[in-house]
Amino acid sequence: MSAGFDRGMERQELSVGQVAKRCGVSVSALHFYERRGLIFSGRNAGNQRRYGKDVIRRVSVIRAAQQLGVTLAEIEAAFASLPRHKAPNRRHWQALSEGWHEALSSRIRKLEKLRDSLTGCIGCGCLSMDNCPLYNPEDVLGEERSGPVILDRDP
Amino acid sequence: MSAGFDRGMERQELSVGQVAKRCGVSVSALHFYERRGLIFSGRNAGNQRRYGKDVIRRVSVIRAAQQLGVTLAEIEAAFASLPRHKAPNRRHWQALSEGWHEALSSRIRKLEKLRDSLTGCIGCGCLSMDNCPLYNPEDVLGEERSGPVILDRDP
DNA sequence: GCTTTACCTTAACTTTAGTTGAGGTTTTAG
DNA sequence: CTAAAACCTCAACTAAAGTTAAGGTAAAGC
Repeated sequence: MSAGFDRGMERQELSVGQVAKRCGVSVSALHFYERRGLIFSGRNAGNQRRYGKDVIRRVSVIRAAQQLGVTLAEIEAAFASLPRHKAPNRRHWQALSEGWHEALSSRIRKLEKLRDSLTGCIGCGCLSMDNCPLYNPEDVLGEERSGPVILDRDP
Repeated sequence: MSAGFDRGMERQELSVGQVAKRCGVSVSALHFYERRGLIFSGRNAGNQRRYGKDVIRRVSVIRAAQQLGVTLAEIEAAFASLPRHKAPNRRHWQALSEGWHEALSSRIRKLEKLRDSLTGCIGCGCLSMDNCPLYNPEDVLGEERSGPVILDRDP
């Protein structure tokens, strides 16, 4: 590792295959992320990609965000606040995660609501379909806002 | 309503536009669902689609399931247990919802774990990246990589 | 030294979930 | 009765997030 030299000069030591393996994504996905400007690499003498260790966190964050339903375009936008070619520091990541944390909590709340609707409504006796939130997107339970109630596209 | 006649003969009274409006989906989406075999319609004298009221619940369930990250193919499979051209009864829907309830709970658990990882990991000092759940997706997050989590647009 | 594995680029293809448009018919409103 | 709105089919298009293939170079293992 010969540390002490990682200061301003990122070490580019990881091959694309190594990164792929460690992050659990395919090589082609990494190429794709690079084309999208989500990750960066240097090249070795033979024109092969070489990554610094920070790419692993970048990719991990990409995958994590995707789990949240964040699109690559949105991740791209969020990543715009990161230093492009250097390892972002804690505050950089923290700023990102804070926004996503909130989105995630709100998503969880929404899913819980949906789960409760499924339990309480679809499985229950409301076949009369008079006050069923699933059945009555707009009509009966029509919590204002057009479109299906439980499925609502958000405030 | 002139009840007493709805027994075996479903009344097909809703036009595609009406269903679209009530369910908050587009007409083309309804055509599409029909091509996929997710919904059915009769035709009037002029070859226009006419739906029974049960289609609204079908579409609502489709939309709800999509929120859970269930794909149309999976919904299709689940719908195979429903009577094809008649309004499903309570037990039919209940069977569906039970499966999805479990899937939903598990998705919620997963998202909570991810949220906690974001909070506890990305924002914290684990820049050493040695036991960071984000950093090592294969260990922690990569456990279950199936199905998109569809979030709404609400960053 | 040779061969297998990893890597390179570019382009085309895949899947999902629809949307859009063209060209024509039906229904509804005035 | 006529015009507008809604509907019909079919085909082509879109976007996201990659994957796959082709043709060639670099690096690693024995």
